[in-house]
Amino acid sequence: MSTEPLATIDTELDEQITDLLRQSDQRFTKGRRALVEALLAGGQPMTIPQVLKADTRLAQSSAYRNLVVLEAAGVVTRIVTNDDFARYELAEHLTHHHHHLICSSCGDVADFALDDQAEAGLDKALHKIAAATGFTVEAHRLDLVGVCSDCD
Amino acid sequence: MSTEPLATIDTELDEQITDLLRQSDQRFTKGRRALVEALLAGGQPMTIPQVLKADTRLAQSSAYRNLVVLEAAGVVTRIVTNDDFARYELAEHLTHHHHHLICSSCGDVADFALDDQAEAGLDKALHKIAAATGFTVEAHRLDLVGVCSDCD
DNA sequence: TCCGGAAATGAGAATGACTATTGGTTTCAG
DNA sequence: CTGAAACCAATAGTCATTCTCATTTCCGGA
Repeated sequence: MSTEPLATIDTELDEQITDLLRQSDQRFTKGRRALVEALLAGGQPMTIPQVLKADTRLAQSSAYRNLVVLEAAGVVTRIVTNDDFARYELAEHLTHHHHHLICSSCGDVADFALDDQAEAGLDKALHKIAAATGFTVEAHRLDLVGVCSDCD
Repeated sequence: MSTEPLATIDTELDEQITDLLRQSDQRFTKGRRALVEALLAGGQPMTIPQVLKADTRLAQSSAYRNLVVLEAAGVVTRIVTNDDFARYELAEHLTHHHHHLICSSCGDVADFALDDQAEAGLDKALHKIAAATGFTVEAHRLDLVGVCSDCD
């Protein structure tokens, strides 16, 4: 576990992640750092095979286990689509609030953001729903399902 | 495959489903009808174990197979959450446009609808995104993730 | 009504993403 | 330096889902 990182984790991000992990009594180890670097370099939600291919130094078993740890600590988010693999990306509070474009043909996932006004309007409507249902809202998820330009 | 149905499929719905299936060269058989009845009676997205429990006459393998057929025909929708089972519900165009409340604790899924104004605003914003990305949009999906009142 | 082929069914086996276990190594506090 | 805790890699399960195939049901034509 050495040589070139795929992407650089700046000091602030490093501290945030270290802190999140510490709150779960976990360390920010090299293997976990390599996972975060791969996700950072990918720039979009990645399947585990993609992550392993991006950084061949990673062992499958450790990747699975460490992604579970990272998810529990709130560092990464697991995304389930209809295709066979789960995908992971950095958690929103380490990046920014966004949504997903999911290709129904190839399963690929890309990010997009709503403009502030639309996002605010959506938030307001959702709070109304939450209040009416006794549901404690943690997050909202908005996906656009369709066909990406590659598959068209 | 006989005795009491769990719910009644009215004539109009029956014709719509028969038609959708015919477009995929499939028949609306008893087993498939029983599945639709179970989903109708459930009134919310159901896992396959739930469906099998609701109607013990159904064989597991046939349930899986037929739900795939029904989904391909556009009769039901498959919903994937983070819990272990996929869930199915009647397709929107056989019921009405709605969204999902997903409990992050027990995995249960309930339906909700946005008021017309909020839905329209959302639609407009999404069309803008679609136009900007070359993505052909088929549908949008909005989920509220949180803790349901049972798990609280 | 009876037949024949095509499609659907059901029981069980196979698949494959994911998880747990094992056994050995590294890290870190004291 | 030492020992416990955490790590890693390999491998053997686990379990929802899918496949197989022998049997049954459906449906149009004679």
